[in-house]
Amino acid sequence: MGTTQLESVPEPKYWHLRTVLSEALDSDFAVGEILPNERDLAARFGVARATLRQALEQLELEGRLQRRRGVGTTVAPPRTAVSVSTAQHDWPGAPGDAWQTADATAAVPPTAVARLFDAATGEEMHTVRRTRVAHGQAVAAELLYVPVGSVPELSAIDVPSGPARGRAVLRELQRLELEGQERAVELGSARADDAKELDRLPGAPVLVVTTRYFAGGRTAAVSVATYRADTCRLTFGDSVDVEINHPGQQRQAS
Amino acid sequence: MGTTQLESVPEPKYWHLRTVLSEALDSDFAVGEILPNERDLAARFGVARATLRQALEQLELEGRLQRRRGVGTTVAPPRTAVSVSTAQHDWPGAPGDAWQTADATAAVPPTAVARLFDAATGEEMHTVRRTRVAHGQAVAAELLYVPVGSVPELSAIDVPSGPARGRAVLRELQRLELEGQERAVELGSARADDAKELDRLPGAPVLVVTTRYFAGGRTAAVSVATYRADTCRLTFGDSVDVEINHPGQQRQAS
DNA sequence: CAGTGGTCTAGACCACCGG
DNA sequence: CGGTGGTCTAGACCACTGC
Repeated sequence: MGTTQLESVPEPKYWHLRTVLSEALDSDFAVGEILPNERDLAARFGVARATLRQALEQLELEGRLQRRRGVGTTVAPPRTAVSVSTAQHDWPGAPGDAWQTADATAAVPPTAVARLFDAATGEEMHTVRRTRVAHGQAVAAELLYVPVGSVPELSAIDVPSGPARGRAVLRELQRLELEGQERAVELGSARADDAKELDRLPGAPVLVVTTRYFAGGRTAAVSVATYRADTCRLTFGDSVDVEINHPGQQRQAS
Repeated sequence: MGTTQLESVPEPKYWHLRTVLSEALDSDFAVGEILPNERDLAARFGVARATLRQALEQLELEGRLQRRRGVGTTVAPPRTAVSVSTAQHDWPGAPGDAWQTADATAAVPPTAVARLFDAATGEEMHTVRRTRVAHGQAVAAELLYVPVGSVPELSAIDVPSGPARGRAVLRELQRLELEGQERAVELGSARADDAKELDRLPGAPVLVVTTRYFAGGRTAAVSVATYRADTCRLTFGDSVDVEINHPGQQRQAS
């Protein structure tokens, strides 16, 4: 097929397996269907279970499969498109921004985050935890860092830690004039707390979206959002919900 | 420390190893430094090599390490910021867009790409291969699909396959009025051809950036760009080159 | 409880790089 | 050539899910 010519140096078994399985998924399986268990599959293809697992790992990374301990391996639906840039010029927490405020405390941000603020040190900040849900599933966990100086009207003593305080911080942010924002996307692995929130194992691949919010000539807030890389496709701009990336169409099993 | 309390259910060895190694990288190693080989490291930590490798894999995924067969494992520099949205309203191939045109042929796009064009079928399209280089390293490979109908002035017979044809396609695109574009980012694994171009093994994690270009009321072109996920951080908006994501600062070894 | 995926081991061989 | 990371095996045990 196409460029699949004779290979003098054969590709790794797990890679070949991945391809074979991928084609099988396209043609013989329906979304949600359960695959045979790993031991059976490995035996069927004449490879060790570890090798079979390496192939499954690839397919899971590509969003084709979903594996759950104690349950089995199922065919994943197409990735859900998650809009990241709607309301390009809105603060987090603006009306209808798809995030649910979970909690807020005061904490010292990791140094990597602190470095995004101008002249930042070990300063304590408002730290708001939020969750994003799509199709009834948690797809992202966010930590929003807001220096106390950015929301001077809010006295930390007034509002105890908890969801109410998170909402208060967000409310105060809306009062500022947002001068711009700056986004970056990179690959990461879920830390223990995020993994739990996303119903994944620690180390699961995530897309880390870091956003700096500018106001008053400086960085007024920083958001670090981790999206499930296996189930999400981040869209920028006014996106239509079109499936991409999968080489073939999902078909119904006969 | 901090929340690292007693764990009734211990975390996996490889995850703990990842953390230990990560901290060691922060404090005891300089960028570019070579780590002890895997067999020695495994022995030193009293684990099987496979377990050690699982930890290294995590760190490589996070952009902390770089492994090269036959050479060794080195400490990776901070990810390079790669701007994805410069010239938000320019066609690909606009002056100074950081891409190098490599080649162009006529080919039928994969069905997943074809679906992004309105009413597309097995139609042949101009297919331009481009490469993006940053800091002397290939960081991304792109396939740009342009329906023949989008660039009517260009007769395929005129220009034989090759770089010249790629430049011709891009030149014709500039003549159209770009009405908008739509981007999506998702995780993928490098296909064999992309992997080769990016100097990685097949299956290496990549960030797939899919862009639809609109002109004349329809999709005039689609670009599928795969960025090395280990070494790149995609930036949107006018980004400054600030390091993020790494919990600690890179320090010089004593 | 049985069955699933997740972790871990000890060892072997291969592909690649550099001297 | 020796040393590196990459692949693969066969087996064991653990953690979780659902019945």
